[in-house]
Amino acid sequence: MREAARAAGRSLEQHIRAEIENRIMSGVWNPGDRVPAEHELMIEFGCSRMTVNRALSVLAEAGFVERRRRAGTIVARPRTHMAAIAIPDIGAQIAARGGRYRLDTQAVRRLAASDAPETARMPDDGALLSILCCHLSDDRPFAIEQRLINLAAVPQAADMDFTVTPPGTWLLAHVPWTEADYRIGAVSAGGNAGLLGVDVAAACLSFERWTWRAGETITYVRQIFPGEGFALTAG
Amino acid sequence: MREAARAAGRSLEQHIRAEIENRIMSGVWNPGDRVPAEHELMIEFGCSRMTVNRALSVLAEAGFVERRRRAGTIVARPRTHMAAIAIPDIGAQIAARGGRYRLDTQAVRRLAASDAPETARMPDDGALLSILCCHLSDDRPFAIEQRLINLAAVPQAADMDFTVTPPGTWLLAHVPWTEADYRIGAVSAGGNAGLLGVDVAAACLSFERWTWRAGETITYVRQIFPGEGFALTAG
DNA sequence: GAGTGGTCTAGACCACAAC
DNA sequence: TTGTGGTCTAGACCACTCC
Repeated sequence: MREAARAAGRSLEQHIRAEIENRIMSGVWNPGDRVPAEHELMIEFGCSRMTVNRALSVLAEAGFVERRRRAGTIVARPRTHMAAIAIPDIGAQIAARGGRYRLDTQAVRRLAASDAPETARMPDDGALLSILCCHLSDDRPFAIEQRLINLAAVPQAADMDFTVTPPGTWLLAHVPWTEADYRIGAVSAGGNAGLLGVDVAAACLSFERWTWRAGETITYVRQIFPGEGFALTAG
Repeated sequence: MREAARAAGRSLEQHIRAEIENRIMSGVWNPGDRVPAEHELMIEFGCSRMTVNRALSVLAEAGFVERRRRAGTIVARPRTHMAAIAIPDIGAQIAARGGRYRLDTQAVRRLAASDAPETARMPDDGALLSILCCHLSDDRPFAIEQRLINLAAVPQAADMDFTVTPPGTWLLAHVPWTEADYRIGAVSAGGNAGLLGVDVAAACLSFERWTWRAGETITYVRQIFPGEGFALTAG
């Protein structure tokens, strides 16, 4: 058993996990079915209990099985679909599509926090940096970005030239490991139609992100993508 | 050390993981910094190497650190934002918002696979079930759903009454543990304006999902949500 | 009370890559 | 050559919870 796993270039734990996942995904084991106890799988796979336990723990965390002491392990009933989306930097997105990226910054200005819209969830006082820019792919509008940066949390941002460096790219490199909330919706182009080069009524994807670190608000950003030619995908 | 962790109701491994995550998230350790070797952390936390190893392995999988034999463990440079979206059943979504769910099925018909649109990625031959329905919240349109079901993979679907049972709900219960691709975009209401009760030019969120199991196509679904009043959120 | 999973240990051997 | 992580073992004790 272990030899076969090794030959396939994966660890024994991965082998056990894949095997059980297969039995669930293929319908051999159905939701509600009992999964053999650890000591039984230990015999089936000829390994120690720790190894079986790790495999089952990972499957439980992924939502495939539910485990309860004494009651044992059962195949879970899926309740929702889960999708993990990776949201790359816009420049990287454009490069990945084979486009040539260009930044067109319309405005950079300081703002009192009290003047920020309520929906931005920025702090009550202090200074913010407000940036309006357009991301271009082969000189055609790809997305509009409206951004607020909390200067109390990121004072170095005041000295940056965001007509050259995209603010998102700079923030990712200089304020790493943040937490964030996302909101994805649909809106009409409206006042952004001119910059985006589309009709006022054109459907656009609105992407908002609120970012903080250690409890402190870092930035709020809203990006508007013309509906034709852009979509988020996930697996 | 362990006693403190236990008092907080978490395992020693979780304690170590949280501690290191804190040092990264708060900026004590920055991207590129060396993380102490396992045998050093073993001494700091007064535990065995296995426990430290599990904690670091989880952090590596989550993308917080990168580990290489001999070279050691370093704090990773985040490249993209990752967001996990939970996509619940529409009925559950409406109930969670305090609405009363109702299904309004417009059409259920059989279709030859060859007549399905290319974008649905359905099999080349065989029979499909095509369903057009509207999901209502408090009798107001919440979303339109266009669905194709591969009857070769899910023959029982032919006998279901999808004017009563929402097809998504039934499929989740009867064909559990599928794999899926997702696509989220923005479109104008267009021909769906009447059913949705919005203007033809209204911006709507388009949500598509292609589902398969064990290599076999199960279903394709496209849902259209009026842009005002609906958005996907993720953490 | 007994069977299940949750966690941890001390030690081992191996694989890899930097030196 | 050697320090690092990757993986596994055999055993232990504990915490649940069903009977």
